[in-house]
Amino acid sequence: MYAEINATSAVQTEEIRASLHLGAGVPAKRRARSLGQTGFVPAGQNIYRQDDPAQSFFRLISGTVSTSLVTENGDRRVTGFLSEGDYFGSIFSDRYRTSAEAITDCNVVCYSCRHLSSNDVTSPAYGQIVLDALANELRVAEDHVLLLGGVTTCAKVAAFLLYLSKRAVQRGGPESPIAIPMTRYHIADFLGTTSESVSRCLTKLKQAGAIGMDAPDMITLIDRRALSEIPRGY
Amino acid sequence: MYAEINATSAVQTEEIRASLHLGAGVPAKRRARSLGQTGFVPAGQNIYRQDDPAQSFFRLISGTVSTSLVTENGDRRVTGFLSEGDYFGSIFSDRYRTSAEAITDCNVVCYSCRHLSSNDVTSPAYGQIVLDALANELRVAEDHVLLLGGVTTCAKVAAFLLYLSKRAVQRGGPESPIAIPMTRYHIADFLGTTSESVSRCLTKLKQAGAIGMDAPDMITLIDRRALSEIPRGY
DNA sequence: CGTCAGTTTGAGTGCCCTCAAGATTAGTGG
DNA sequence: CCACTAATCTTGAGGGCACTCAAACTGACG
Repeated sequence: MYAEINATSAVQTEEIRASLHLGAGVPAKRRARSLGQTGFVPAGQNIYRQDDPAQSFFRLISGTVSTSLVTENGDRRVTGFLSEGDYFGSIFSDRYRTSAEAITDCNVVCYSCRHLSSNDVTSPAYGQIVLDALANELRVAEDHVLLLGGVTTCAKVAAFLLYLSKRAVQRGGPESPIAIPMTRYHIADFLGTTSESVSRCLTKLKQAGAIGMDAPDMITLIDRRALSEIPRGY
Repeated sequence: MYAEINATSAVQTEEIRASLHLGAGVPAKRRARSLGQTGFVPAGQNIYRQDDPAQSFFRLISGTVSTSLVTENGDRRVTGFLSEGDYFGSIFSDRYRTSAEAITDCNVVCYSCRHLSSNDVTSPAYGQIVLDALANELRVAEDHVLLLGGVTTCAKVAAFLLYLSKRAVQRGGPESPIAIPMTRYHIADFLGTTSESVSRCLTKLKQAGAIGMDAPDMITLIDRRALSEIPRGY
């Protein structure tokens, strides 16, 4: 689906390399890349914060990252879960619109977004990365819209599980069982509900035989058809 | 009936070359017109339909367009309301993922997406349009996510009004009063609720003195602070 | 063994969806 | 000018789902 990370090392651009840096919170374990530098982020740490000046965008090599923002009312909204290969961070805006948190230990590639203000998309390699990143963010947002549009909470949760499964398959993994690295709170803030409701729906789906759940963070999809066709009054 | 705006005798390479002298300083609208052809769509007509082969993408010159899709369950979901300057249509996919309907009389610019391999990003003028279009779609989706994430229906409706006002200001219009060209059904399908609930919330906001509503399609924002800080049990 | 974060389950209430009917507006034709 | 129609908007009544508050349970960790 996406080019291998190492594939970008073919093109070298001194100017871009010179402007590279790693955001606050990324430790010193760095290796130079042609268009980006890698960094390690331990679980629970923020990669960048909402409203911080945006200087970089990132690509996830391994692990899971959540992006979220705090509304004026004070409640958190998770805007996306990112996994291997996904781009995140601010590409156009001069400030990060969300906060990015490492849910698990993560390895990331960091790109400078300094050139984007000058509309410089003439560098083939760099322009391709920008396009990929934009298209990636668009896909994340569209997926989110579809999940949020579900009528009942159980329909949202079921659609979320199918979504995670689909993403896992795209990464070359099995469609089931699926790992759930994020907490119920993350899921609730992502789907616009509460952690209790998420838990209740999972229990209901388990009792109905649609899913199996040996551990809270490991779910087996048993009846995919049932998950995609949850009626109104479930 | 639907009107595919096939003024698209395809954007020829000649045209692209001829427009290369247009620098980044040229207003986007001007650049856009140099690469596409204009068309008129009367209110109520479809511009394209979901799942149709995608041949064009569009930029709205005047009027309001809604994009929507029909889910497997059979209910409609409005994915966005577009106004002057907005891009819509499929840029990468080979089929339209949504349907586009003219809510009011519209004038649009039509671009061929035949040339949209990522290599064309190296053409400054055309590449800039593609980037603008992508960024535009991303912004539409992100705005939608924020609106859908609201907890109560009234909070969603209030946020929707603020959103319309913000969009109007961006187009150079007044922040209030705001025209509501779309129906309550459109709004409901956009916010994931029902037309009755939308109507009820508007009435409640009016009685609370937060908004004024002389006509159903013309709303005055009176207390913006109240609109952005609607408590849970409103 | 105690602490703590996360998860699950329970009880009660309120918001919102459903169904229904009335009100308003615009368009049409007598 | 008025009746008629159709579409949209508004308002009302009732019931179910989900949120809130609360407590018990689990597992990790020192």
